[in-house]
Amino acid sequence: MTTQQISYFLALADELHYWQTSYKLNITQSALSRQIKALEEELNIELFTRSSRKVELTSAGSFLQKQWKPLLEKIYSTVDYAKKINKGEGGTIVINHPGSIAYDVIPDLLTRVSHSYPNVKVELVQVKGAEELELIKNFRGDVIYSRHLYETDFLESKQVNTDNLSLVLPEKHVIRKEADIVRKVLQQQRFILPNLQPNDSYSETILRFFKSYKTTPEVCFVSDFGSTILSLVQGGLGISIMPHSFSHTHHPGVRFLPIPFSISLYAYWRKEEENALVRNIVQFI
Amino acid sequence: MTTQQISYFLALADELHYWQTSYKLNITQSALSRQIKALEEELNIELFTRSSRKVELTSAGSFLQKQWKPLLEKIYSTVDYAKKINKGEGGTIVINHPGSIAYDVIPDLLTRVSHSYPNVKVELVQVKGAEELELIKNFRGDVIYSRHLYETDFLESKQVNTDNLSLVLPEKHVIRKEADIVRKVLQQQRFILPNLQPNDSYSETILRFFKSYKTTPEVCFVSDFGSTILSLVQGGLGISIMPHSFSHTHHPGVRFLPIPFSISLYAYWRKEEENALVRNIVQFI
DNA sequence: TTTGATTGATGTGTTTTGTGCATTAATCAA
DNA sequence: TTGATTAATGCACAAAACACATCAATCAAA
Repeated sequence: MTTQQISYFLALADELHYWQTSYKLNITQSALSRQIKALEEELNIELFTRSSRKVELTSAGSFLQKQWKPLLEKIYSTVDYAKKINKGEGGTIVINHPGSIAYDVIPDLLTRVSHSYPNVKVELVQVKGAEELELIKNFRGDVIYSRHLYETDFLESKQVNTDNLSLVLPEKHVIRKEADIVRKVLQQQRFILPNLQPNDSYSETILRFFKSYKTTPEVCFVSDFGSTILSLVQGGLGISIMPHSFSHTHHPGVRFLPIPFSISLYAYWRKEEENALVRNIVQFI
Repeated sequence: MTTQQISYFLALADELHYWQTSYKLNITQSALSRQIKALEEELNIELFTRSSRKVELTSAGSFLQKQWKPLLEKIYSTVDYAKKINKGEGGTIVINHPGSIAYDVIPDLLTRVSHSYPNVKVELVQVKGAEELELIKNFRGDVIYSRHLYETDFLESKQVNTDNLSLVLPEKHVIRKEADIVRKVLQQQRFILPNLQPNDSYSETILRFFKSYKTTPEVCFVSDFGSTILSLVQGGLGISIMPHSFSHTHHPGVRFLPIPFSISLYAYWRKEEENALVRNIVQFI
């Protein structure tokens, strides 16, 4: 059983067509046909039922398709990570973070990293929700900053900071101070907010704010990119809610008015990390 | 990359000795040496540092050893399970259960199973704690009876029953009725109990019983086998606490005195089970 | 220092396996 | 009935894997 055979199998299980699959895999139909047959014979399992016109997965084949797809991905990702370990300190580390900390926490960290490890390449990615956990589980990411509090047994974590939320307003907006924030005024506003998702602490905190005024926001634009939101607010297209730390960007024509809601930021990394570089960089968090 | 190469690698990573490893794998030292080298070249990772006298894992090699061991095991276990699915209804299903239900729940289930599926082979196993979950995750077990309440997203569950605990006493023991159970008497007793483990509901319930009398048991014998415990109690070597359903065994010379503590029994099986036989048998639970 | 034993690497020839090309047999649609 | 499509297969060749034998490096004992 080879990883090649497994990926051939997965490809055919997707396409259910020998010629088409073999074309995509850059091999001949004959080679594919034989490899599948070899796999079936080695495992002593019928994977496909095939007539000269139709290819279908057997139930055992369908089971293996579902099981092997993530397994093969995991094998490859461990290999990639082992390569990184093998190369040593000149390697790359992958940091996932919410856009909102791109202006303070991340530059801070990167400054320290590049000072101590000038040759290290840092890759920044922004995924969210369940995908962040997949990222660090599959060794595709090394450090994760998240607003969400995870309780797992394979990660170590540290609370990095707690940040106030602020209303983000155009310079000349009618809301001037906290006392101006009342139900009636909020209901007249149009909001530019990030994608609000269930089970996401950040989203939930924002919703708690509106709930405290017994209202729901009228959302006119949705964006997950801080700078986009700031520009839209500046253009008078609506108001927003963002972590107060965004005010450090000094975006012109925009005011930040703190509200009594705050969100925490956590950093996560793998327990018993094998990559010495990652272990060292975690020290800087 | 072949599964064979991976298992060669894992074997060598354990032994750190080419000749010894090749002997265990029933191949020549030359074949092993070349396969490892081929793997290293394909992945472009140094797995071992070797002189003509010493073999050692590199840090990348050590990482892959830890990662690949469970992955390879999972690949094999999925294959085994696919074979079962492939064979269909004449297959085997594996049921894990605590010994305490061997006298009522299990025979009940087996009667119904063998009536409807006379050709099905049922394998009964008894593991406990975290191993139960591994069993069903790796497709090495199909149905699990457990006293423990698991909250997972890949299992379905059903509460099967709730069973009273009983003090198990020799026929002529001084404790005759519930009112006789007092702190002073309990402290004089020697107990025969199963292995009490943290995070195990059954153990915790037993400990709650003693706590309610502000005492801790003096344990003289430890056994996880119900019939052993019963015989020891009968022999006057101590008293015990067991699920009341054990009284159905009608072990002579032993009395069961119910106490107001109960434990629930849950059955678990995989969500979206692929094996039709298992799906059918779950109906009987 | 010398010698012998041990260990991993490697050269060689043979066997096994994988692949492409061409062809065949089965099926479907016109 | 005919032509097109599709998976299987015979064949030849190339690549890979293997056992055997040998080599070079290392270590321990004499």
